[in-house]
Amino acid sequence: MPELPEVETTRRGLAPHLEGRRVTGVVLRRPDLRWPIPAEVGRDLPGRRIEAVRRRAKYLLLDTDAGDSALLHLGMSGMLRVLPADTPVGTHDHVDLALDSGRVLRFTDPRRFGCLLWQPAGTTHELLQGLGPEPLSGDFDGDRLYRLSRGRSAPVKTFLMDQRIVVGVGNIYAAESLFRAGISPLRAAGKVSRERYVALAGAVREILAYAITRGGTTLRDFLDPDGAPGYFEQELAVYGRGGLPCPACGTALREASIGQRASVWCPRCQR
DNA sequence: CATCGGACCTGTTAGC
DNA sequence: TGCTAACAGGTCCGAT
Repeated sequence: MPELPEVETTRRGLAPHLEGRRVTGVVLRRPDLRWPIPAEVGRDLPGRRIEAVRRRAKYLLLDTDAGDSALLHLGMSGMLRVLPADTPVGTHDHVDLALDSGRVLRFTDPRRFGCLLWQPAGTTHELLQGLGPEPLSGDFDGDRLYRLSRGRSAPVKTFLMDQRIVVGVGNIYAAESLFRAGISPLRAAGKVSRERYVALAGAVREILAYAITRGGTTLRDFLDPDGAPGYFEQELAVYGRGGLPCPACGTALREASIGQRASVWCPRCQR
């Protein structure tokens, strides 16, 4: 489900419900997510006040008044919603954080590829180290892509989805960005010119920023914390449209697996 | 180091 | 209609 726009949509939906609220209790129904939920979540979080809800890459951080943070990743199927405390619990509702507002923050994740971890005060969690720049920040540009790609033989799509290069770009937005920039996803990263990487960086930035304004992409089940779907799906140019006509030139869109991920592109517009 | 394949887990959909 | 296989928005890990 979640790439940067969906995680950012989640963050924006959560913030007004969480910031300034105190956690009054934690219910762990299934601690065996991608990694076990550490004891601190159940032991230390109750009583803390949440000061900020932040996003780094596809991770969310709930910063507390003690300086520590709960660190969340939604994996492929994770969802966070703020619900009335008496909302019936479903099969995949793994964690509740009860709030002093009387509501609960509920973490739901059928596939359990997501995680809920703990970042002690004054530390940066290991998973957050080594990440590339935020694509919507000034640290990300075509020159960086050009420099880091020299000598690389992997497909440019795989390169773009590497979170050490730039964060937040997953399978949907990689496909859309490459289409907008006119670059074939199969091209070796090391053989894309500086000029074309400048176009790609611009495309990534524009598409992610726009997708956020649409509330992200809902393919099957993404909902923001208030239960609303995203509307960017209606504007996808290539993702999920293999065999259909290219929106720019009408050529049938090609579909193939690249780096184990389904990929779609226009063989005429993208070289 | 870079790259590739496999693994994690469940639900939905395509195909026979 | 029913069963089975393939596939899904992510990313870590080990082998090469």
